[in-house]
Amino acid sequence: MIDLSARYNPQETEDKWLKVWKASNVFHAAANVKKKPFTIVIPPPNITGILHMGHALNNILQDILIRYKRMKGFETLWMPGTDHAGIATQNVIEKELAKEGKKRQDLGREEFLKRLWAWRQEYGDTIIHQLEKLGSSCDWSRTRFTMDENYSQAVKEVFVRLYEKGLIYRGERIINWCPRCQTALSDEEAEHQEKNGKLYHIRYPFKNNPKEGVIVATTRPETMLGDTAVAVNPKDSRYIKLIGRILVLPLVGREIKIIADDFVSAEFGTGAVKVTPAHDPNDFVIGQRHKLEMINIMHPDGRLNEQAGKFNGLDRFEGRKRVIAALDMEGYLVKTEDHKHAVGHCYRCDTMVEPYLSKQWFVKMSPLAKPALKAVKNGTIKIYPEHWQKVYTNWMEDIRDWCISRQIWWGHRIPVWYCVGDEACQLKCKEPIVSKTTPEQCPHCGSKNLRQDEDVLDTWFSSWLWPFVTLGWPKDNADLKYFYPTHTLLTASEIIFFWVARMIMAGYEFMGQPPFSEVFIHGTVRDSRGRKMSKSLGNAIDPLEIIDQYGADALRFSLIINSGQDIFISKEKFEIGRNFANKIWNAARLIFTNCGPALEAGDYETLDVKALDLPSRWIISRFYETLDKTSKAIETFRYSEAENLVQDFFWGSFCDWYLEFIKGKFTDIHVQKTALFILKNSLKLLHPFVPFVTEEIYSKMNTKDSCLSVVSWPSLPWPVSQDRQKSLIDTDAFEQMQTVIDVIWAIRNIRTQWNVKPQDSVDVVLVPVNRQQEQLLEKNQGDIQRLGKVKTLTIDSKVQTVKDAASVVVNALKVFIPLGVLVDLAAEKKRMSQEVARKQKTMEGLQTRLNNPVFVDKAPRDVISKEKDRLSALGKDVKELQTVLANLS
RNA sequence: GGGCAAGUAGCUCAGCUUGGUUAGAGCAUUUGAUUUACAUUCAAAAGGUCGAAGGUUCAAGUCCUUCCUUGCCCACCA
Repeated sequence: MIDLSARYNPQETEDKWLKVWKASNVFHAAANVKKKPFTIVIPPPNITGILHMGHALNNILQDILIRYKRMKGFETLWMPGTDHAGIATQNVIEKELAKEGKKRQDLGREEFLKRLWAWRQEYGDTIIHQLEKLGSSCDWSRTRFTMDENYSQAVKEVFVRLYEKGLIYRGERIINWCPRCQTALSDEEAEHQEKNGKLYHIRYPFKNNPKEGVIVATTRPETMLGDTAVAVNPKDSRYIKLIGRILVLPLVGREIKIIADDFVSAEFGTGAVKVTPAHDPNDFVIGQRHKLEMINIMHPDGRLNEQAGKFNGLDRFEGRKRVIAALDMEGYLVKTEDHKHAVGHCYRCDTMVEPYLSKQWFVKMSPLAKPALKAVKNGTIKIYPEHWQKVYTNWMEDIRDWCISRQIWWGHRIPVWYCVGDEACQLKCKEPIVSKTTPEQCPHCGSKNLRQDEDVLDTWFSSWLWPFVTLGWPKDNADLKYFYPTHTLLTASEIIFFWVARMIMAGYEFMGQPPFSEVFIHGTVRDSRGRKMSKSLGNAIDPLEIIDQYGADALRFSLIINSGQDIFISKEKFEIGRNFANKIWNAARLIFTNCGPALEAGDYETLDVKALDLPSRWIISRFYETLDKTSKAIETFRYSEAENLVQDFFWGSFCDWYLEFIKGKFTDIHVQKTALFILKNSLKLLHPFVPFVTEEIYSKMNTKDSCLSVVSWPSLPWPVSQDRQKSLIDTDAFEQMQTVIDVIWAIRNIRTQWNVKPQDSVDVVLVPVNRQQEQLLEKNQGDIQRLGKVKTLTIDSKVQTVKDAASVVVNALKVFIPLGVLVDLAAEKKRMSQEVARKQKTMEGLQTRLNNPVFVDKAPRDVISKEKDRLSALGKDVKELQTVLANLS
């Protein structure tokens, strides 16, 4: 006899199964030609990460899919791992150092990196353990890291290949510079935020007429210190005659020319633009067109430099204030206006980014984008929900080169060396040496005095290789052949450009194949007020706390069933999953305590369909119906719908109706077998959603399976054979059962209406409309009696009316409950009249429609006949109701 | 400035692809129930002019147009 506690205890169960899964290595995947592969690569969380709801959502979705596919018989690989997250991780360590009053430069590169690796050793897998607690069925034996040895090899390989193809180049450009992190960022890493700023109008005087001048407008007045021209539109009549004249830059005294450039729009501001080629991307381009001098006025840390004259050494924001004050004092500041504009911010530290001139490495993107764009456009790679396709293609079509060098230490060092050489050969050796291995000597002059590029690569320059490097690339091995291309990628919208798009490009470039065939973009987890969950807002719900309090299954189930486009969640919502897990537990408890003989015999795999009663045939049909719909929902990423389906089936049909029907009939071995059959198959169906509680119950079901995680998904009967289809999916059973349920519902309804005490029984008279219905009711008489708390149940088709009874008509079937004094006849009359009136109104509408010749002429036949059926059914009901009403006295 | 998405019950969402029953579910609410698998439970009730206005159609929550509101993404008008 199996004894279960009255409440499901998640903690115990989860610990147990995490150990079992690990010990038996059930999630390990290996190339297996007998099976089809199904591969997912995890979006690798940062090693600095601690599990938040976003991770939880992402990984639960992946786990549902991978568990489903595993049960469907695929050789499933879910590849786990972490990302070194260059800037983010370096920032963490730098903060630690700061507490000791040190900077990374105090330690030196080597020591600093040692410290980083030590940190990685100690804390880098925290997130991995947290992902395990969710129940994630990754192949943990394969856990990868973006700075593993082979990963470094791959990154170098990629760099060298792209360089040799001419797709990587070094150049001096205006890039996004974070003065706090002191590194270049890519365009994607600079997040634009709308800010209320000022637009300053400044007069630049003519050299030969200092009283007059040209007024320019700027949002960053301090950059005027680096101005080398003023530009106007060549067609702007106000300025045409001024082109070529010389101005004197206020505060600085530099003479600058008025130039004409099409970029300038006459409409904005004053129509004249100050040109600062070293501090603005547009000005840089103008500067190149007009061969202007580029004057850098800023230190890498954001302080103004010696080029700023008396402002030298001031922080950029302080410098701005002082420049404005000085301009104002000397009479050059004409006016100041409020101005809204978008300013870039560092995505890692939120510092305002500075457009900054520096020498960086870039990847030329448009050749890489071509096949990646095509793949999505022609459906080779599908992106769901579909509207994200457009976001992807828009970005791809307008792709810009990717700045990949970072002036930090944590990351893949750029595999480029420069010859420091001897004096004589300096000219020849300007070409950088790009190599997968550390070169011994300069190929040009033979000098052994080489210096490696100080910079490291953008984190995403390694992440974009994730789907194939984790499988062993650049080595061509069996895993890579078998598991690549992977199948589904599940991720959040934030990293479509950073990661998804670039992976597709890398897949085509280095593997000649797409990295995956479908991408599902899921929503963002928000709090109940719609705000993004974040530590700084203090609205974050810690998934680990939820696991402690409600269990991992509860976290999983609740999060997913609440998922729409975005997910709005508050703590109470997790009760949904906890309650459901407990419901499953208790259903099992009931079945185990009552189905001992069949359970011990282990004999409930197949059922003798002919021996089954209506509720059994019905629940089996409901199961297969649910199975079909749920499978389809999972495969089309409708996860919350899938959970609704299984919950509705298990709770709403199996527990609320079936188990209630069979109470008291457990002596029947067929009933025992059916209950066990449905329970067992339900556990399979539920397993991807709530793996722990289902494993635990399944383990008590006397099967030979080592664990539920690896058993087969229940199969649909209908492709097997027509016979089985007929017997298992019984559409008649749906209809018949509905009638029985309706009768019980009607009885319960009347009981509540007339305040019959729950402990009191009532008498009921049922008047069936035909012989079939009569038989149906007779067969299920016992159930109706028990569930409706009926003392005497009379089934008699000849009864016209019953005295002092409340009554309901369901599909022409009359239900009478003689309640004697309990019934207020007047009130009952009123209630029934209202019912008649309501039905008659619907009938009128139908009648009008059916009388409309245009409708009859144009509407499809089946619609018309359906409407006719409805009308006649209503007509019957009304007729019956009226008979009852007439006899009510 | 451009684009995308959403607006259905107090709340969170489904239904819209392919127009055709009385627009559904969960939570919350109200009423009642606890010797009986589960009060993390059960039974029942109440709650919606489907953001607004037009249009197409025999028929619109569903299709079209415009507008309003909210959220998100992109963007070098200084």
